[in-house]
Amino acid sequence: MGRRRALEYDCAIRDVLDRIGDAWSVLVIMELSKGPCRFNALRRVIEAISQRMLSVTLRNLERDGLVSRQVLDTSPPQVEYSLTQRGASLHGAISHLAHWAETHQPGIRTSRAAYDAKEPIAS
Amino acid sequence: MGRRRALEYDCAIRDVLDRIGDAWSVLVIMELSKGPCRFNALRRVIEAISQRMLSVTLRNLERDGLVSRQVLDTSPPQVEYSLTQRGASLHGAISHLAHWAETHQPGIRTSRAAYDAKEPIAS
DNA sequence: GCACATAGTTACCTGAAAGGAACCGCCATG
DNA sequence: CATGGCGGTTCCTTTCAGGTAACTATGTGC
Repeated sequence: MGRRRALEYDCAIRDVLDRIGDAWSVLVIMELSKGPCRFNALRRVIEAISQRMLSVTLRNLERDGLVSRQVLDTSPPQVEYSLTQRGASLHGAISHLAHWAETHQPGIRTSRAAYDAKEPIAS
Repeated sequence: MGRRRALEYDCAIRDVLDRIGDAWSVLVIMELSKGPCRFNALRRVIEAISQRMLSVTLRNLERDGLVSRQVLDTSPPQVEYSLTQRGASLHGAISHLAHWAETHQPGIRTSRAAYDAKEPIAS
């Protein structure tokens, strides 16, 4: 996200795009919107995510008050992540965008194909 | 955007986040939502953008059918960019998110400050 | 007492994207 | 005839998000 700091405009939407524009945050939010989940449980459902990136992503989301981290005093101690109210409301906003994406994806794919057809990948 | 190809999930929302999650697309869409604009006019209002990135951004948006590029037959020929209907509808969806961002930004900043205070930057 | 799970952290590496600057042809005005 | 605007492209360099892998510490079960 560092490259965005180069931009000197300070717009609220960039703040949120810097958070959810990355590869994993949306996935994690989507998953947690279904209910609380533990670290390794998340890893298993998201599959492709590395341990490090799940850790980093969760910490960033926690920092922004979008997810909360709760250590259960089971033995061995488990850690449960869940969306905060703010996180849930962000999930709502994302869903809105997701809906747009789904309805327009076919058209976008068509546009891309048409565009790429006009400009063949010159060798 | 290439790094996202590593992810094997193919979700509509990623498609749109790959487009608008970057540094400039949202800015350009925002600006064009006010009305058509020429290349160098865009450069001047966005200021921080480099010629190259404006070029790349516009081409990507055009590829997805979000903006249209129209060469005016003035002399010298000028090029006018404008939002397509699809682009305008994306602008609507983005505004929704922007609204969320604005209402929650203060809270997020507070959360960040609190979080960072707890974990001082260990030297 | 060895292996495995839970929940991470740390160090190192790489590929792709962003930045910078120069260059292009075209036109027009001084 | 050269300087500047227009609308880009090309090349080079740097940055950094994300991947891999190893390591941590605690606890449980075979």
